[in-house]
Parts: sequence; C-alpha cells; structure tokens
Amino acid sequence: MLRPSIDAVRSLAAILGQSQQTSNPGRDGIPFLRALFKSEKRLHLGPRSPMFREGERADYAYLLDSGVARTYRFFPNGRRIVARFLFPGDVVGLEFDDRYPFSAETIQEVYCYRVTIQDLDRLRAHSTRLRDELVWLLRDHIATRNVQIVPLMHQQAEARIARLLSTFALRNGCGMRNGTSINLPMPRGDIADFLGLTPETVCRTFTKLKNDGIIALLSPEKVQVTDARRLQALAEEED
Amino acid sequence: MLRPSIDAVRSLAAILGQSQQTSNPGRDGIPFLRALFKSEKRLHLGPRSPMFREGERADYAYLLDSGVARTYRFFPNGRRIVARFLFPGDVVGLEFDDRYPFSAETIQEVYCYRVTIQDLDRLRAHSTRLRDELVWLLRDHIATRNVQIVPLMHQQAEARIARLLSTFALRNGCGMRNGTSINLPMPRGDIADFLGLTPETVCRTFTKLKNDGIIALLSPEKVQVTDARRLQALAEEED
DNA sequence: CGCGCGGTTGAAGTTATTCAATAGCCGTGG
DNA sequence: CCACGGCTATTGAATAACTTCAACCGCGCG
Repeated sequence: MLRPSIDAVRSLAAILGQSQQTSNPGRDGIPFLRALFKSEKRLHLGPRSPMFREGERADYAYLLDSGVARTYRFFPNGRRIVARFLFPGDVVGLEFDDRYPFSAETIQEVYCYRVTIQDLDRLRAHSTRLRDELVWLLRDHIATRNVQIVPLMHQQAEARIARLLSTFALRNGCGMRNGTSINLPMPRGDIADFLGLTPETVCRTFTKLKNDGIIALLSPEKVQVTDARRLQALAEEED
Repeated sequence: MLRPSIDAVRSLAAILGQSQQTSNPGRDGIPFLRALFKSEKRLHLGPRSPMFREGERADYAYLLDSGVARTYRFFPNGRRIVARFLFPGDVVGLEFDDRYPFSAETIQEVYCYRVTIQDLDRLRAHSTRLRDELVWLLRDHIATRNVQIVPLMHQQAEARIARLLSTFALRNGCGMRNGTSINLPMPRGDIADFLGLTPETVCRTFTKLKNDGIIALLSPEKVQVTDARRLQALAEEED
C-alpha cells in the first residue's frame, strides 16, 4: 500500500497552492484531495465488480477516473435500493462513519484511485487544506442530495425520469440542449431501483417521452434530447 | 452579537475535554459545538415563526433547545416539500454552502441558540476539535438521510408512515415498544409534504393502522404504539 | 353562536404495479 | 454459420395504490 508521507503531502500542497490559479475556482473544491487520490496506483475493475460491501469497515475511499458504478442496499424483503450512480470524478467513501451503509459495484469497466481512510485521517491531522476540502466534499454531497434526491420522492414517474436525464446531462456535458445525447450505461432495473419505480414503468415512461417528441431513443442506453425546454419543465414539475 | 473570543473557546475546550468523560461517548459527537451554541443568548420564537428563508445568505446556524420546526421549499408549481423536521438537540445551518437551499420555520413555540457562520469559521481555524466535530456533524447528517430518507422513496404509504413513526419514536424516547406514545406536533399536511403523499392519504393510513390494531390514535397529534413488532416490520418492508 | 381551519371519510379518476407475453441482443456450442 | 439459451427491454391487460374532488365533523376562537 502506498502511504504518502507528511512531507510529500506538504510539497503537494505547495505545488497545488500555485497551480490552482489556472483551475476553475468553485467548480472543484477538492483539488488537493484529488491529487492525493492520484498519487496512488490506478486500479482497474471489470464490469460488475464489487468495490465494497454493506456492513464492512469503511477502510477505503475511491475516486472514479473512468466508467460508471452504483451504490445499493437491500430491503429485508429482498428488493434493492440504488442509492447513487458514480461517474468519473466522483468520490465515494469519505461520507461514511465507520462502516459502509451500502455496497458498491461497477457497472461498466472502471478505472479508479483508492486511498485508505487511515492514511487520510493521518494526513488530515497535518493539513488544514485537506480538512477544508473534506468539509467541502461533505457539504457538496449534501447539497447534491438536496437538489437531486429529495425532490424525486414528491414527483411522478415522468418527472423523475426527466430529472434523472437532466442530472445525467449535467454530468456528461454541460446541460441539456436540443440535440444533447445522454448515455444510460446502467440497465433499466438500476434506474428503476434508483428512482423508486419498476423497470416496466421506467420503460413505458421513456416510450411516452419519445412519443411526445421530447426525446429520441437511439438505443436502450443512448437518449437524445429533442425538446430540452419541455424536458426541463417536466423535471421541475411535481405533477 | 456575542462573539466568543479565541481564548474563551480554548478554555471551553479545556473544560469540555475533562467533562466529557461523564457523557455518553459516541452518542453525541459534537459536545464542543453544542457548548459553543449554548454560550450564545437563548432565543424565543413563537409558533409559525420564520427562522431563515430559501435563497438568503446562510449566515446563521441554529441549535434547537425545545419545540419543533421544519425546513421546506416550493416547487415551481407551488407545491411544497418538507425536507426535514427539527427536534430539540438538532442543529441546522452548518450543512449549507453559501445560501440556504430551504426555508425554515417553527411549528410550535421554539427556544433555540444561534451562532453566526462567520464566528464559527473564525473559531474553526483555531480549533482542531471544532473542525472534527463539524465533520462528524456532516457525516451524521448524511448517515441519517441515508437511513431515513433514501428508503422512503421506495416505500408505499403505509411503510412511509411506519418509518416516520419509528424515526419520531427514536427522537422522543428510546424507540418503539408496545405502549410507546409518539407526538406528531405538525399538521397532517406537513407529514404529507415530508413523505411525498397527500394529507388525505396520510390520514387514511393512520386510520388503517388503527383499524389493524397497530396503533391507537389518542388525538390527531398523539399516537400510541400497540403492536410495535408489526409496525417495525412495516417500516422495513417495501411493499 | 357561527365561522374557520384542520382532520377525516367517501367516491371517482388517475397512475403505477403486477403478471404475462413478446422482441432483441449476444455469446456459446453444435 | 446458424440455432439455442439467457438476459434485458418492451408492450399489453388486469389489478392495486394513491390522488382528486367533495362533503362532513369537531374543536377553538372571535
């Protein structure tokens, strides 16, 4: 296991302190943390590979470099909740206390970086910046949930799908315009378990959006936005 | 405005460092932060008084001492989401970035403590402990959401109500047993807007739970648990 | 006393789920 | 090369769940 020394971290901080002038401020509040991840070995995971399991000690945090993954858990009756989709640039693992409350596994092939929480805590004691970035990350996580998840519960199927598309569009490129194409690398069942719907309803809703001329289904996993304005309006309506 | 000095905070920390032995460890990860709140003046707010408004600069954080409050926002079409109910001991305002993403107002008469984020940030720069407690608070907030909110989206009305009762029981006392009585100080409409249901459905569901012998409705705002086991089972089922 | 507001109940309508069947895709093996 | 099996996506029909609209109740307050 690579264990960056305190000195190494300090020099990293020094370098970053200057280089950050060029970066877009406010967009990425965790440049230092990212650099820390990237000082580790880049890991390769095949499709449908486990990253961590619900209930295990939360010893590692991950930064996705490419590919897509999901976090999920099961109800006692065996049904699944997909809590989050992980895209390139996303960090997972720092928001947990002691144990993972979810399992995580890749959907597609994934490249990622992994640090141990232990290392991170050790470094955190010596770096104000790391501490500040951790707070930023946690707040960003909460803010994202407030915007993306909380409203979902109050929305109809059509609005939930629209919101999902809007969210994915923001991740992939720079928002929804007419002609924007959106990748849905996960199966319909994942989308259903994320939105609290059934796969059938997800499917029917995509079909309905297509028939209404709001989207085009290039393939099951590739959607093109044809009426961004109406799609956005749908995402913001409750019923 | 009271502005605790750095020295005052340090001595506070010293006192707390010893006194915390007596407290229940792990239960409350923010004793220092609480002490900080309580060094401010105790504020009184009447029922249905605004605490802060969506979109305002997030300048203050609050610690509820008594009473109950809610945070909420509106959809473009005018419908309301209740994001959270605030109970005595809850802290609100530290999880936000720059601006409040919700409005907050009291339901009942409330006594609370208020600190400015500015003061807190200033003190944070000098106190490792305060920084650690902030991280603890944010993680706790995320964990609570993961347990209480994420599953709601995937559950039926009956399960959502059961989960709400279970959550409230944990706040008021020490969980649900037969005979436990649970206060619902907020109107049905608030519960509906929190769970993503209509007031009518909330009402019907309470009636159904009553008819099934799972709860007794002592009054609209006082529920007694009569079959804790079945209620708990309901809360953990998806359908 | 009567007005207003929240709570509750009823009936009809809408939405999503369930169960079932079909269509497409891909990899394996004959 | 093509047939087959398994899996996901899609569609249809019947059912169940929630919402909507409307009425009524009960209690507190002017």
